[in-house]
Amino acid sequence: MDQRFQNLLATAQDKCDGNGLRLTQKRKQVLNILIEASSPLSAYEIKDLYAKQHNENIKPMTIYRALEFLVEANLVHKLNLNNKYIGCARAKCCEHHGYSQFLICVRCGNVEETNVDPVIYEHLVQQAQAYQCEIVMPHLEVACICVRCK
Amino acid sequence: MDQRFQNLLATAQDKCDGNGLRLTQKRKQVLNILIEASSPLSAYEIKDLYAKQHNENIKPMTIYRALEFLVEANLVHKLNLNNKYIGCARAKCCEHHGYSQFLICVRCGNVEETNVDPVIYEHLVQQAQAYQCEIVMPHLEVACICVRCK
DNA sequence: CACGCATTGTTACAGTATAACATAACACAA
DNA sequence: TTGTGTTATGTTATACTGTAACAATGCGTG
Ligand SMILES: [Zn+2]
Ligand SMILES: [Zn+2]
Ligand SMILES: [Zn+2]
Ligand SMILES: [Zn+2]
Repeated sequence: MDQRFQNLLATAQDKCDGNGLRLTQKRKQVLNILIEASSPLSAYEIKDLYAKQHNENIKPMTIYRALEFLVEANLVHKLNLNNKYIGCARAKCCEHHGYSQFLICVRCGNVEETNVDPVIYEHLVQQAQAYQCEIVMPHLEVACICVRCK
Repeated sequence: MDQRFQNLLATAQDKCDGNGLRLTQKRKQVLNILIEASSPLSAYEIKDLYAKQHNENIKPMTIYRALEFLVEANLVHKLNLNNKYIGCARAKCCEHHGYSQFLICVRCGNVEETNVDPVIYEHLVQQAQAYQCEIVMPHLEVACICVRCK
């Protein structure tokens, strides 16, 4: 396996250990698949890759459980725009995961994860206040066309 | 039927006529259900309501086709956050439908549709440029907790 | 009317996600 | 260590969401 993947996994392990979360084997295997893919995968694409890599069938329920944990731990994000899951691009650099913004290419599916611009965040909060809403915002998804697809 | 719904439907009809789009009976019936609901519905919730209102079973395919048309015509929006559809809150007031922003309550599902703040839009465009991405952005979805659910 | 095109009908199926209950692994205290 | 409660995993079944493919119908235009 690529050294970079090893580092990401090790960092993820540390993050979980430090927060009392259990990054079990199944969860780590699912995370590994997403990190290696480096582009979003559907739950059933993960299922198929798992079956190939481990030469062992795995049930959807198991995948969804692992994903639920990983999303909760901010190691993986669920993209609603295309209904896929992606390994966090910032697992290595950010101890405290803030609000993310995803530029999602509607043609090739490539994704760039960045921080939500503070100016944008402030404007969103203000607008929400006009409706007396409190922003929860796990993240922001922006549809775009990437440089390779133009 | 409520007078306001009548007006919304009439406006929708005018918009379609003016753009060479055919707002057929089935499409209008689906739009009507969404307008009356005033909160997001899943495709199969629409199916059930249709069956009740018209005392007639309707196939999913038919619903999805109507929704595809209505979304294309900007009379209905698809919310990716909760995988539901909502009648456009601005069908009456806006001839040219710009970028929308939705404040979606993660507790009760209530939705507020507004315009995307120009400042936010400009920042998004600039950030996208850093990745040489071109923003497509049909809309922005922001998870929040509404005033009634706090 | 005849033709082309858009819409709708119909069947079958693919893809996504969760409920419910059983079993196994683990943490921790007696 | 052994019991005990908790968390994780296994297993089966089922609900929910969405589309492919082809047939039939309607509609506007020459
Ligand atoms: Zn992240
Ligand atoms: Zn692309
Ligand atoms: Zn709208
Ligand atoms: Zn609410």
